[in-house]
Amino acid sequence: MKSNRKANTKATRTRSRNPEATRAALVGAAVELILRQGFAATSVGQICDEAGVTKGSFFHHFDSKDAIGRAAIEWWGDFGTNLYAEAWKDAERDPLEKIGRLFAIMEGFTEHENRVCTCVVGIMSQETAQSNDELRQFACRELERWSENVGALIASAKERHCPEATFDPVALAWHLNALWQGSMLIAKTLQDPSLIRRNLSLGREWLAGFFPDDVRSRLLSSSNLNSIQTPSPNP
Amino acid sequence: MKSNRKANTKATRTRSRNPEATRAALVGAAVELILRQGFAATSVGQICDEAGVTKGSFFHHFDSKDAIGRAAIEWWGDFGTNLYAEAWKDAERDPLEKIGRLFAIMEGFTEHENRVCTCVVGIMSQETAQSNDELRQFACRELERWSENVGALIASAKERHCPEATFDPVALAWHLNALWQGSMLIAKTLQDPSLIRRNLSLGREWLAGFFPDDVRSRLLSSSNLNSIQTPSPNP
DNA sequence: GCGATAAAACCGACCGGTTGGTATGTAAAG
DNA sequence: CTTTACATACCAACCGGTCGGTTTTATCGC
Repeated sequence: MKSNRKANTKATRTRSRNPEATRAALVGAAVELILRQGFAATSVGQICDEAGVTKGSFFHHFDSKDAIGRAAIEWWGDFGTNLYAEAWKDAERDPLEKIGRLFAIMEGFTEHENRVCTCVVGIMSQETAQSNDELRQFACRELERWSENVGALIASAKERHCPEATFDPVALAWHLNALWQGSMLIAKTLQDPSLIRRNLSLGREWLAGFFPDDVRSRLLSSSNLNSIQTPSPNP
Repeated sequence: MKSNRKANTKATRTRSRNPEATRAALVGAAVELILRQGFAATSVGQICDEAGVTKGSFFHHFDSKDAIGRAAIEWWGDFGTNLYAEAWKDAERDPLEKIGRLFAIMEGFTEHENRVCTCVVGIMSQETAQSNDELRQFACRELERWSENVGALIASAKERHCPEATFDPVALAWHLNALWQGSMLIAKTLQDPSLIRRNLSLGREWLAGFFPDDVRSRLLSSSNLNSIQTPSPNP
């Protein structure tokens, strides 16, 4: 199980130090281990082994275990934002269509084989929200980032298609956030990723119901088949 | 922070052994601590302190830490089932009304002061689903119990009000399960229980949308104001 | 270009404390 | 007088974190 410490010495024989790469390796290992077994159950020794680095080096880059927890949350948040960015770029496109692409991306994310669909932010939230206020705030920030982005998307779709409607776009975004997090949690326990897809599909139809009949298809059309290929967090 | 070990020796001076009470105290302490700080972060020493029992006694009642984890999941599952039983008893009542009462109970559960609305099953799922198959199965069983019960309720409501409709009652139940779990998770991180109530309200309206207009009010009517008072898990 | 030098990157042994779990003893219950 | 329920003392393994030392790399006078 021990990883080979020579990962950065391969082929090119760089034989060089690379603090940024080391830091990235540590964060990557932490993300991987958190996804697999949770934060509390992961020791810094394990992170070091997985990253091919010693403990001395670890504590040179991070003050504490909590510190790498924060870094893992941030890394995951950025990873997700980049992933979703594909959906809301393109200023021309109809925001409803963008939301459809967002759903397609999420659906695509459930289809990685050999990798259960889980979320660092959800895991860290569950484990630390009540016992470590600093980590709680970091997780909170990422949850808010998601809901704000999706809320803004829904708001602009509303503005374009039914500005007179009374629903609250941000509230709908939080609803979807909870559905997404809860679906990942339950699918992990049932060992059945298809549950996420069914729930996302229901969520998509639910959201479409808030918009006029004639534009709903723009949200419902983009399937996950021709969707953007979602990258795996750690190659 | 140390609890007084004399909890069972108070006043009455029972001075007697009571294995069932000891076991219950241990499970109660475990549930409490899991809700507060998670399973991995909870040590058996802590559980013993909180229960006013020594370690020797703990390992007389439970083979391992995992064993009390299983007991905690089961206890919580039974606690929840008893809580919800209020909703689906009464064979006479319209099942749609029962579902309304179910929502009212869940909403009531978010309103305990000094106690964040969390779920042992959700916490254990998050922490152990991928690293401990036995605990995963226990959590799985409780999630299934919830969805089966709620699914049966929705199915009988469908049977009565719109047997020709095409929706899948069990799929809707899983959707609500995910919404419920995800809402508790996010509300804990945002430290804002009102998010759960907003999401439950949206969920209620969503579910009502599957039934004919003239009966929807039976699902939407029962508010959380006059609802059944939900007990706190550990008095 | 070139050494000199200091700072940054990294190593691995080590520390006190805590962990889940055990061995043994004792007292109450039946 | 045996069985069950609990207490006490203890253990090896592991935890997060420290520390002194070594190697690499960036900087700078020359």
